[in-house]
Amino acid sequence: MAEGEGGPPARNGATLAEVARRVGVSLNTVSRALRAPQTVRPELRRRIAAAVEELNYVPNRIAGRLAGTRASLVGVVVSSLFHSEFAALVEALETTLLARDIQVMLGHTHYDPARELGAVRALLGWRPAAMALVGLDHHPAVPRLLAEAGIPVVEMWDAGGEPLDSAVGMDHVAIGRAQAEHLVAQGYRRLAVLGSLRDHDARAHKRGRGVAAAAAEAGLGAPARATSAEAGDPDLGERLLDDLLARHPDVDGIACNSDAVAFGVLRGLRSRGRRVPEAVGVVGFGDAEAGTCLVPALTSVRPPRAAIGRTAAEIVLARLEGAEPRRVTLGFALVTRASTARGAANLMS
Amino acid sequence: MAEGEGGPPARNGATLAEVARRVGVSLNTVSRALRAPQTVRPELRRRIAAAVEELNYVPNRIAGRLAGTRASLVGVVVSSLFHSEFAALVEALETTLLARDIQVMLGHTHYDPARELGAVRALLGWRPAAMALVGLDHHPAVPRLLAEAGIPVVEMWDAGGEPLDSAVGMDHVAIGRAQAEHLVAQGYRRLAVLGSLRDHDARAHKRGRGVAAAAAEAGLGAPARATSAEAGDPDLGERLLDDLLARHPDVDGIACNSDAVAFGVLRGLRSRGRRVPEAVGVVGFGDAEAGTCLVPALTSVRPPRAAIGRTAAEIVLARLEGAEPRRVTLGFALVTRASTARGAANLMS
DNA sequence: TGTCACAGAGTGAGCGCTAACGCAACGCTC
DNA sequence: GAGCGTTGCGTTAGCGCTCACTCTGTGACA
Repeated sequence: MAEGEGGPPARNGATLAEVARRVGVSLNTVSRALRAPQTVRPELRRRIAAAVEELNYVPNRIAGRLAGTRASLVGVVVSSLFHSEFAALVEALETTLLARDIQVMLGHTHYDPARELGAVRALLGWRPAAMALVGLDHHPAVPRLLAEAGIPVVEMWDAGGEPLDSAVGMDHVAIGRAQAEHLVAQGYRRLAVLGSLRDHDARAHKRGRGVAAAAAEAGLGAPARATSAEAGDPDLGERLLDDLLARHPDVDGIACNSDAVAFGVLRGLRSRGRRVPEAVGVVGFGDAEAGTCLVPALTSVRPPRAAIGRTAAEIVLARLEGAEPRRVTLGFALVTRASTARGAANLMS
Repeated sequence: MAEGEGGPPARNGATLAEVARRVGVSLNTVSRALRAPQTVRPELRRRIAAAVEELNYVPNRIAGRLAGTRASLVGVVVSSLFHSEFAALVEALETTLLARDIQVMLGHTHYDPARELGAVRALLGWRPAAMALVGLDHHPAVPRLLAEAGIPVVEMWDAGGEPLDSAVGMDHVAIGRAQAEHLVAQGYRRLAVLGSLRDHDARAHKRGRGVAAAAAEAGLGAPARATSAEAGDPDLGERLLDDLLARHPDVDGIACNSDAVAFGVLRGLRSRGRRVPEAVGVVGFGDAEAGTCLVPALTSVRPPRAAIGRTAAEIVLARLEGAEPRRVTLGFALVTRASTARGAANLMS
């Protein structure tokens, strides 16, 4: 298959010119037949389609993009797909855009501003028609680069701040409030906020502020905190719980930054003999499906992942057609389950 | 920002020509300074770098790819990122390739052969230097399209079959055997295979065959089965368990196709009063981190997700440099936990 | 029959870059 | 100091397509 030493083995496929020659029309007629079929006589159109089929012609989008002005590519930057926080979002975004024949090109920040800059720069090299990023907080050089590119930008997941252009996401302060208010309503009084703060995660900070605000309004003391810059997984959750209990042994309501961390908290509380929900209530964020299988099942906040991805795609499409920037705040659901059901411990969602 | 009705708002950034004009050299000297710095005098190189910086020049990879023959793009097709089965794989693949300045372009099949064909076609339109796909089983038109493109192809996840070109993955029959042998070693005798078979998942079939083979070798009857074409999640797991117990009430060892399904099985067994691991043993596939937080913790098979992604990237790079196709089988780990620890129910991993 | 509109097809000029080639200026050998 | 390779840069010809424009033929209408 390799046709030379170190050379690219690819023999490029058929070109528009070859299709045109076969049909006996000009190159441009074939191009039109593919892009705007109604401008070509039906009979000719059929012959062109047959030749395309026969030659296995796949239009070269690289050449198309270089020559044309039409949108065909959107860059998407997420922190990571690993903890599936954004996988559903990306999938919805990609599906919606692909239906309009726009490809998504993905970049990861790996929770590192320097790598975010690298990802943005790499994506801009492909001259995307628009960019979609997770979060409102970026490497300082990113806004300038995006402005320079002069393309629509949609920031996703967080709707609580000033976007560069458009944004779609949730009110993370409201999420924190909802977590805390639910804990308070269930009779928990000594609240704590616990979780991973990778990415200097501004969203997590906002949720923490929401918890604090709700606690203050309920006449409670400031929530205790246990955070870490490590990745949010169950083991971290258990370590943070240790840390928390060492400093605040009487904590009874724990709001977690993520379900992965909450899972570890539940495991830790169990192995330490603290009963959930009787002695301690735990609420997560993310509504991972495994949460329904824990004992007790985890109360959590369900973010509208797919809706955020879909809406981001719609904003991109609208912006490309000249619409004004938009800011969309989507709602979330607090799914109550046994981990906060004090006095009704056998309640299942 | 939008400069016309329906027009593309993007004002393209600086070009090589503008940088060249500013420095007072030819266009191609700038190109060389960026691609092969050692061929340009250091002082000139510095002046060019300064101009690049000043103008915020980002090389146009579209034009570069059209003009040059160098690899710069690899297409990757996965079933879905949603259940994070492949998210870690994609992330590792992308990271390894990006380090060599090769972008990854992603396509989803959504467990639908027709959409796989669509994704492959869409990606080939971008003239990738190589393609990486999940699985060995494709839409019938896909192999022809890929052959026509004449580029290296790496099939991932499954190493048990004839790849189109190269492959890296696991031996899924061996995984099934390992699941079954472990169950048998723990004293379970009436085995069952349970899970989702979306995508007509050939890998899951192979694991099922492995379970059956190991059962036969241990002198046991053929495993009972409960499968569905729905998405594999805990609710499906619970429904399949119902189905299974209705037909085979005495099943005592369940090998699941995925951890998500296994989670539901554990939940279902609990609500039906079947004790795990005393009465029934359960083993999953995937080793989702939440498995350690269940009661009992789930025994599972840990696939080398990141290693598969990395290796796929390395094969791609080697193939692009003229190396021969490769077939790599990576190992897996059976992580034993309480859900199969008969007689040692309080064993934690 | 003239002419005007319009659908349908062709022409030509690039998009921004890479790569093969060309050519001057330099240092080296004999 | 003629011959020769080397270094360093410029020139030129595309890559495969899109888009603005031009041209040709058809039919409606006066």
